[in-house]
Amino acid sequence: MFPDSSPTISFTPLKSKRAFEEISAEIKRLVFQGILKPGDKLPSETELARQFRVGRQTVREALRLLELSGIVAIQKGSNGGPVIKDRILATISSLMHDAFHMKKISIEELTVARCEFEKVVLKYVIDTIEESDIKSLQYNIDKAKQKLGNNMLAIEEHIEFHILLAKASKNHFFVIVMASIMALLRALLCQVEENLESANDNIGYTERIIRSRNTLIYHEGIIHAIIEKKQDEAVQLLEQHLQEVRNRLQPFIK
Amino acid sequence: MFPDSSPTISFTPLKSKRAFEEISAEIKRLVFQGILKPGDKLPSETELARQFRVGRQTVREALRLLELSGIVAIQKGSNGGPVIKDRILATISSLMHDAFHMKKISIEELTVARCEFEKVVLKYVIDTIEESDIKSLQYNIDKAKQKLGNNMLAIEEHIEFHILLAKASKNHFFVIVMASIMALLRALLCQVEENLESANDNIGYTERIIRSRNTLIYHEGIIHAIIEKKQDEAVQLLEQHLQEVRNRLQPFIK
DNA sequence: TCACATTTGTCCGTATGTATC
DNA sequence: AGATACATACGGACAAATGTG
Repeated sequence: MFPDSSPTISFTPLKSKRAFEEISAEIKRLVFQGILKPGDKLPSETELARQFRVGRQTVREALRLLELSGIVAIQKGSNGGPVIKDRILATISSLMHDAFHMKKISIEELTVARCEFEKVVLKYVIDTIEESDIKSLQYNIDKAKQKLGNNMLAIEEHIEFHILLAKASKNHFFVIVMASIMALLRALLCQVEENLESANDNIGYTERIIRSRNTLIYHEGIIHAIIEKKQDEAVQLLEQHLQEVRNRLQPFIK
Repeated sequence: MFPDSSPTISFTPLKSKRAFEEISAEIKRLVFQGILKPGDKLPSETELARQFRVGRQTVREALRLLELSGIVAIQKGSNGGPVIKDRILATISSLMHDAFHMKKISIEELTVARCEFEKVVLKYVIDTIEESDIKSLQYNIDKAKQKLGNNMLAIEEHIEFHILLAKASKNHFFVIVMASIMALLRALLCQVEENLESANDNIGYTERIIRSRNTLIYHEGIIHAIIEKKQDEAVQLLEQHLQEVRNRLQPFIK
């Protein structure tokens, strides 16, 4: 699995990089080249240390880098060890969350960017959407309906809806940015919910159910407009929908 | 996801947190709360290990996490050690770069997304730009001019121009996405340059100088249009400019 | 249920490289 | 140039977790 003799032409600088960085980069390279794929198991730490001719601590620090890059996941115990995984979108979202906490991003900035961004995505989706995308979106709606039928909030489904929309644009960059936005928004909404729960009684819950149903209606309308290729109508619904979300977050913009 | 008796509650794992993760989270918390600020020096590894009552390796792995999160930087030598630093935007761009490799984002997807995104940014910049932003942009132009006067390419300045533009929008989310796009683009351009250098003689260099000068003219035009609040003209120049970039990358779209 | 092997998590001691004074 | 302080790295050891027989 790990080539001992490297016929690579690229001469890596010797001193500037630390050992664990080189090991991390080497494994990344194998993943990017498709030699290692998600699901593949890497050798254990001791075995990696033996093959790379380094100590176990060095391997561990390399694994920390790969773990936080969303490229490998580590499981303990027998039959455990490092496994190639593609969690890179989740890690980007996590870093975005950090950036938000460092006051680099305000709620206002995020909602403005989201609105503009979703309008762009919608413009492309009208042309690029396929039958399979419509099925996914419809399934998402059904799941949300079922939850709301049982008086449960469908927040995860509402978030997923917008990511599915980005996927329908067939542009992976759009998907990455949308996933980041929605991850941030989810974190924000959770904070808002916590504030509400601690301050209000459970009358607020029925209020939230009503809003969740309202969101569902917007989502259904947007799908309908997309299917009928009515871009203006879709954009208008989207703007109304996002305006409501914005108003809901407004009190928390300090 | 799967019909389960339990509602969608994200169960945070209790014991699965490793010691170095808790240490990393604790230091992050101090940074987010403003108790630790960029520039502040953290105790040395041994001292941190003593205070947290853990081994040095545990501290080291915690520092790896914080380093890759763009929250601390580590300096070697005497008077070195971990320092609070805000490099979070750079690390997000770096992860986006990984995502580009993993998700196989095509050049076509990236350029399309970039064009749409820059138009949105431009729309806001017209209203939000301040005197200091214009000064920064003008300084960027001057630097590029000076380099081109010495028959040097001004690629870094050209890239910085667009990031400065995003900063002028006063929306940090725009800055993050723009920085990510430009980081990707820089990597692509370097690949293209390598291909050219290995295939062609240095006649290609004068060709690139000419293109670089051309880019500069576009950038100057865009600034001028922004100052005079002529949005349509600015957008038109931007579209022409990006179309040229796109044509240049066209041969490398597989 | 009970060992047992495997692998990660953690700690310690030691040595080396490196930057600053 | 030497001393100092720190990160970097190695190897050994044991504990904890996890799957298997």
